[in-house]
Amino acid sequence: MMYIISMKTILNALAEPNRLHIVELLRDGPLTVGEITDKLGLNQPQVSKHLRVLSENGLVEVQPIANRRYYKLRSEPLQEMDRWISSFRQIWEDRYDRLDDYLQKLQRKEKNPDRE
Amino acid sequence: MMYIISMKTILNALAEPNRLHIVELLRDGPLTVGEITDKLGLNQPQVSKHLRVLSENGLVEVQPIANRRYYKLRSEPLQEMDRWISSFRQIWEDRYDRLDDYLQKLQRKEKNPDRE
DNA sequence: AAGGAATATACGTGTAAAGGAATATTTAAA
DNA sequence: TTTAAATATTCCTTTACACGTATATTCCTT
Repeated sequence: MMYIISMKTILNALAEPNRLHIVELLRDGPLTVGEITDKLGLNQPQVSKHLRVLSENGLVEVQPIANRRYYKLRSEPLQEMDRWISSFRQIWEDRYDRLDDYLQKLQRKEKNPDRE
Repeated sequence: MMYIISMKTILNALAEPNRLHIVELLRDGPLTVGEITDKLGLNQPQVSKHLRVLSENGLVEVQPIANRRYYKLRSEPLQEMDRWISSFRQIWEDRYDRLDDYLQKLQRKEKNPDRE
């Protein structure tokens, strides 16, 4: 099974609050549908449906054991998210604030074109 | 203006593909509504509406200069995303695969309870 | 083989939200 | 002070999707 792990699909899967919650639960290890259902306080069908979406988007994978199905996180989308967010890391460092200064100066100039 | 920068609100804002695109455009610096409109190929009202959502969820901030409004990224939500994804970093290292092995072994045991 | 867990699917309903088009608002420019 | 550019807002329509309930499926247990 091949997944398209773009930021778009990842975000689409995680945007639903219950699905985000599921992913956070799975951070501590695989869980069965029943266990997730208990922890979330939802109906079982909704949980299965959310897990389906997470599965289709490559966020989780299943491991059937007897009657149960253990869902566990897949690492690829998490790594993809990490790469994506890394590409913004410069923003909370220096470069960006200088652009801010630039705009401030531009604003002063436009209000007082004579000055400077 | 105070924002609630939870993962929930961030994901909600970013889940819409055009908004994701806008954020990626702003990675290279502030842009006006008109510039974003051109680059996205959308109608201006939709862009304004998406920017409103991004703004309300604390993803961007505005800086009016003359007629234009420069939108720029805010660093807080990006840092929050970074923190969140960091809490999963263990997953793409060792620990998790051992749990996987454990389940595999469990499965073999259940199918052949006699065998060791 | 029958009954019962655990899980998945189907169907109907309600709601949130995205897009289009028109219009309002703000600020600059003439 | 009127006009034009840039942006925001409103209203309407449509679509996507989350939920609930019921039912199907799968696999174990006896």
